[in-house]
Amino acid sequence: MIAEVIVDVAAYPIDKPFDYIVPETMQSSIEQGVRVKVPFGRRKVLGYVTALKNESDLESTKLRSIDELVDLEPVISSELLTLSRWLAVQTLSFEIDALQVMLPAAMRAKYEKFIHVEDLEQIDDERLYLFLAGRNRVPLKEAERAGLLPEVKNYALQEKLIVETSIRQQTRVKKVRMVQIASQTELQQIKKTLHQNAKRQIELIDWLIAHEGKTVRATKLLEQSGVQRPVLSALIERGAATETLAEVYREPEAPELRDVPMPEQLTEEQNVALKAISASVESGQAETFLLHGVTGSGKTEVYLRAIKEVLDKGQEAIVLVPEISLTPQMTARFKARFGPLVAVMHSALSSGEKYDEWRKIQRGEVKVVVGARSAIFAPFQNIGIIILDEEHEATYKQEDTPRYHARDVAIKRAESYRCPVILGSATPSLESYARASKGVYTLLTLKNRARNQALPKVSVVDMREELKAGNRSMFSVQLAEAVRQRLETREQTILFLNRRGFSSFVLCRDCGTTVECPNCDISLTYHRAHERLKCHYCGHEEIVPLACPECESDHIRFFGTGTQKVEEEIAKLFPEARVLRMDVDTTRQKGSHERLLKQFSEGEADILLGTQMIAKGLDFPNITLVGVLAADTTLHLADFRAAEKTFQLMTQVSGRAGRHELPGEVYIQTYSPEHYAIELAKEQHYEPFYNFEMATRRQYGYPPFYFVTLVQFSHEDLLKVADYAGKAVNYLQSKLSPETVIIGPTAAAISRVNNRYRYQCLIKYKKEPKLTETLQQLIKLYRTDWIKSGLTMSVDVEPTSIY
DNA sequence: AGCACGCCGACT
DNA sequence: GTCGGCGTGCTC
Repeated sequence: MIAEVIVDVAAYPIDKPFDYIVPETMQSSIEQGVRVKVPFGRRKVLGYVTALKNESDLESTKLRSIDELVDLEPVISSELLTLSRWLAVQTLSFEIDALQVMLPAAMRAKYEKFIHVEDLEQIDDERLYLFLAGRNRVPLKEAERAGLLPEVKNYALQEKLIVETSIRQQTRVKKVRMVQIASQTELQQIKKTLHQNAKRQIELIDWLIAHEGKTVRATKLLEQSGVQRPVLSALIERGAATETLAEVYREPEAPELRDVPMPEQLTEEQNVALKAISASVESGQAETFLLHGVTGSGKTEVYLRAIKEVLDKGQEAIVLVPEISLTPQMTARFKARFGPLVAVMHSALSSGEKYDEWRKIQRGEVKVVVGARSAIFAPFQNIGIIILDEEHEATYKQEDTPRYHARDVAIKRAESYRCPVILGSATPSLESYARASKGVYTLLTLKNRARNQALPKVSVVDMREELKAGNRSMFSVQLAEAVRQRLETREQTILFLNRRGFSSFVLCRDCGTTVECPNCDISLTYHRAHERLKCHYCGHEEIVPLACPECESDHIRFFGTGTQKVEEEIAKLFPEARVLRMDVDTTRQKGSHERLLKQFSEGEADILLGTQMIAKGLDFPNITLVGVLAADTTLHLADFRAAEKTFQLMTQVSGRAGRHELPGEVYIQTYSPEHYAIELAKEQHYEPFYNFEMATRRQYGYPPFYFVTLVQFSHEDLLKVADYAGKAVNYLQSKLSPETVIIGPTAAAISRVNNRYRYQCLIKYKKEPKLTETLQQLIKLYRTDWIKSGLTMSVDVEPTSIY
C-alpha cells in the first residue's frame, strides 16, 4: 500500500504529494487525513496523508516507508481535504499552508533535536563527556550553547552517538491524574495492615472508605482529604487505589451569563427573513442570503432561530463574527440559548484552549461554533447553516498566506453540505450588495428596529467652523453640551475616536519636520505610556527627542489625538464624569475587555471612550449619546474602500445609541462635512450611499465592477525592485487578455519598510480565465530565479485594501 | 525549508 | 596542510 503525503515543508519544489510505502502493521489503521511522521531527505518531518493507493509511479527503490502514525482518526476530513486543494489554488499558496490553516496552531509540528549516547565510554573528548554527564537524551540546543556542536557532529559521523529529531505537537492533550478508589472490603483489609504510627495514612484510608469505588481527580482528593501527595502514593502502593491519566479539556474562563430574554414574537420583517432561511434549510439548498438589517433590527435573533431549526434537524452551525465584536455580550447570548452545545473560538483563548475547543467540535460534543475568521474551518461533518455576521468586515480576509476570505470559504463549504449561508450586515460590502441586486444572493431586508425605536438623530458638526470660532479643543460646542446634558440626566455616552491611519506623531512646530523611522518611510508613533517613539512597521523604537533633529528648535511636541489625550480633556471639561477608556492599552490583559464592559453596563461610568473596538455589537439600554470625535481619518486613505469604510464605521457606531426605550442622538465631528460618505451616513440610508459609491467604482474601474489582484515586491535595492516589478508587469501584460488593465509598477504608499523598498502593481479584470495559471507561472519565475537576488514577491487575490 | 556535498581562502 | 566560507542540488 502506498500513501500520498503532503509534507510539512513550505517550499516551491516540495509543494506536491510524495509517495510513501505503508508498512504492513499500519495498513489496517491508516486513513486519508491522518498525520504521519516520514523520513524526508536526511531528516524526519510531519506530513498529511492525502490519498491511499496500491501502486506508485516511482521506481520502488526510491520509495521509503512511513515511520509512524500520529493520529488514530483523520484530522482532515475528505471535505476539508478537497477544500484545501481549492484554497491552495485560489490563494496561490502551498498546499501544506492550506492544510495547516484549517487546524489549530497547537497541532503544528515542533521539531527538536536530541543527542542519544549508547555507550558513554566511547566519548573520549573530555568536555563532551562532562557535558553529557551520563544523560541519555540531551537537547542539541544545549550542546550548541556549550559550543560543542562540532564535537557532536564529529561523533555522530563516527556513529558513537545519534542525533535524533523529535516531532511533536506544539501543545499536547491535557491530562490529569485520576484516582480509582478500591472497594470497601479491600480498603478495610489494607487498613488492618497499616501501622499505628501511620496517622496520615489512616486518615486518608478513612476518607477513601467513605468514597469507596469512586473515581476522583487526584488534586481534588488531596484537597478534600487534607493529606499530602506521598501519603496517597503510599496507599496506592498498598493497593487502596489505582491511578490513571485522563484527558480533560482546558476550561476557559466562562463569561458571566447575562439573562437575555427571548422575545415572544418576531417582527413581521424578521419572520419573513426567517421563513426564507428555513425554507432553504428544509430543502437542503446551498443558497446565499444577504441579510441587510439596520442596526438594532434584531439580526441576531434571526440567526438564533435559524440555528435552532438546524440543530433540530440534527445538523451543525458555524457562526462567524469579527474578532472585535466577539464580545461577551454576543457569546453570552449564544450560550444562554444553546448552552453546552456551543464552542467559542476567539483570540483571547490560549493555544491549548483553542485546541480543546477544536477537539470538542471534532468529536461532535458541540453543535454550534461561534468564532472569528478561522472558525470557518470547524471540523463539523454535517453543517446545516453558516452565518457571517457583519459580513463587510475586513477581518474576514486573512492578511498573510493563505490569503483567504472567510466569505468565499463559507460559500464553498455550504456547496458541499448543500446548506444556506447568511451574510448579515447593516452596511453590506458593495460586492455582496451588488451580488444580491443581481440575484446571485437572496436579499432579505430588515428596515425597522426590532423594538420599533426610531434610528438616532444624527448631526454632523463642521470642525472648521469650530476652529474659526476659536474652539481649539477636540469637543465642539454642540457635542460638549450634549455630553453635559447626559451627565445631568444620568444617561450614558459613547465617545468614539477613529484612529485608523492617524496616530500621534512628533512634529516640529518651527520647521514642520516629523520624526521618521530610520528603516521605513513613515513617521514614528508616539507612545505616551513609555514616553517613546515606535515604528509600527519594523518595531524600531527610540526616545522622544528634546530638540528637533533638523533645526534644533525645542518647539517639538507630539501631534495628533490619542485616547489618553482625550481622556485628559474630558477630565478638564467634565471633572465630575466617570470615564472608562477602552483601547489596545487598557484591554491587553486577559478578561479586561469583559470587565470594562461589565462596569459600563452596570452604570459604573458615564462615558465609554474607545477606538474601533467599541463601534460594534454593544447593546446597552442607557446609551443615548454617541460622539464621533474625528470622522475624517479613514476618509483620506489612498484606498478605493476609504469612503465605504468610513460610511460603515459611522453607521455602526451611530447604531449604538438609543436601541431601547430612550431615544438616541449622534454627533459626528468632521473637517469634511460635505463628503458623500459623511453626508449619507447622517441620513443612515444604505441605498443612496450604495448607488453613489457604485457610480464612483464604475468610473474608476474598481470592485465590484472589476476584480483586482495586487502583486507586491520588495528589495533592499530601489533600482532592483523597480526593475523586477517592471519585468513582472511586462510578463503579465504578455500573457493576460488585452481587456485586463495593469496599473503600475508604482512605489507602494509606504515605499520603504525595514530598509526594503516596496513596489506594487494592480491587475484589474472583468473576466480573466488565464489569471490563476499566469500568476502561478509568475510565481514559478520568481521562486526559481528572481528570489535568488533577494527579491520578495507576494500575490493577493482580491485584497481588502490596496495602499 | 533544511541538510550535505563540494570547491576555494585564512589560519595552527 | 586543515577549518570553514556559502553556492548548488535534492528531498517519495
